[in-house]
Amino acid sequence: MSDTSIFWFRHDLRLTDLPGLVAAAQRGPVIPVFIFDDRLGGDWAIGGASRWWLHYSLASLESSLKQRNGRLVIRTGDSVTALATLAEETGATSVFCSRQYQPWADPQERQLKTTLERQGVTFKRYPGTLLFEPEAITTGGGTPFKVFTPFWRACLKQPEPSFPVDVPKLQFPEQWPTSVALEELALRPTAPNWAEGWEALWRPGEQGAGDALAAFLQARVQHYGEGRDFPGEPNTSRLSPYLKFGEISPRQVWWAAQEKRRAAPENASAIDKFLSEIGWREFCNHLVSQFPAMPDSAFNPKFEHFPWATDREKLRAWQRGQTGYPIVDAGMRELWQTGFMHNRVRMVVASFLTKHLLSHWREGELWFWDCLLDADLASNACSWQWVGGSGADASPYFRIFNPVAQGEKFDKDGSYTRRWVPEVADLPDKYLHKPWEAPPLVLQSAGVTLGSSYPRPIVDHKTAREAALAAYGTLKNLAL
DNA sequence: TTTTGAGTTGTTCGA
DNA sequence: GTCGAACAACTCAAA
Repeated sequence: MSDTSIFWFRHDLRLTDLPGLVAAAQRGPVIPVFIFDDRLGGDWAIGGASRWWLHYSLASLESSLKQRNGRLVIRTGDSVTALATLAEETGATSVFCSRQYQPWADPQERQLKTTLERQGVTFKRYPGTLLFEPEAITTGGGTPFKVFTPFWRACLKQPEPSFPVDVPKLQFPEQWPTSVALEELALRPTAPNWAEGWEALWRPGEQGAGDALAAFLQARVQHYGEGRDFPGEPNTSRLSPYLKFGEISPRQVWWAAQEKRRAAPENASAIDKFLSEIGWREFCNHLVSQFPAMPDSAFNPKFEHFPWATDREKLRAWQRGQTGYPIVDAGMRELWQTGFMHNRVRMVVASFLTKHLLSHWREGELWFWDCLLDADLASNACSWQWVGGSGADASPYFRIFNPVAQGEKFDKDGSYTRRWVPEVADLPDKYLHKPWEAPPLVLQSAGVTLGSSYPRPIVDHKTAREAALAAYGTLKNLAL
């Protein structure tokens, strides 16, 4: 006796290590489904760069299924309605999926369960997009952790995440339900095509994810410890977009890293450092699942009274990489041109926006959401709040990154800055990160005219720093 | 309940 | 050039 099941793909666009897919396959034929609902999440509906990635990710999943004589059924609109309809059309008796942790996921899953059960269809969700379930990691008092270090220590005391499961042997139905063609979703930009050339930079999909992980563990992880801070050097994993769409699971990353540790114990500390970044992904997702307001309002309520400034022109200069601080502009242009930004530089530009410009962290959160291929609701929200000072375990407010010092420290040879800000590339290292201090002759021979070929700084560091400290001071005596 | 130790990523200043 | 201290209390987590 075999029953047809629907497997509902969301941010788990892979075939390996999907316990829900294994369970579905054990019952009989499986109908793999992706539902594109570009309204779910409101402000946090899928952003522009992520749409581009999603296109190729779905194409890749579609082709893996085809190789197994299957298909990917694509539908659009509200997922509950779409799944209920599909179950009725196909006679499927169960729907399986991997659990998601966005604030809207749980209510939607509950609604789906009720709707399906009324039709006599069962609904089951499986873990798969995190290492640990949020309910499993609590303090001694049963409350969620608000500080990373004890959180991660508690995670490491848990039984190890289960070993990744293989792709199950898949059977498919004899008759396929109708599907929207991937092209019809129009996920890629056309006019203008700002993603021109991105195909050469990234290889979305499960295969690309596995290759990226293997390449990182093979050749780069040993330099990760300190090397991760240098944006001009390729020492980071660049796994974030793959993890965001679930083309690789954190359990696969975890176990591959453990294997590397056994093979190369001398790299243990760099590997731990890398895994703790996966830990931050967990921490953020656990926090947002417990505090669903995190993407929209300050975790520390005092910050709802913070005197944020609104200067559209300065915000725009930041967005376009025209602040006059080369390391900031380099980061913002890398983001705009490639859909990605090195982690160190993310902190520098975020500190600049929230502290030098006193712009609300939500402005940065929204911009990153639209521009980043790896835009993850939880990581984005928590990281912006962390930098802005309002988040869990947040950066103290007096920690204001000096964009000149950061450039000189982490991009000493200027390779990163010169790549993204070519108009200052001919300046000597000494002035690369502070062109306004260069003598006129130096500027001239580097072909730099401040104010026309490259902007003067839109704010003065020292003045802006003092203003930020003063703004923070207004919160100090604030009674709640 | 109270106490205690600790907390991702920095900067500036003065010796 | 290098080093340590101050920055500012505050909240969290565990004993």
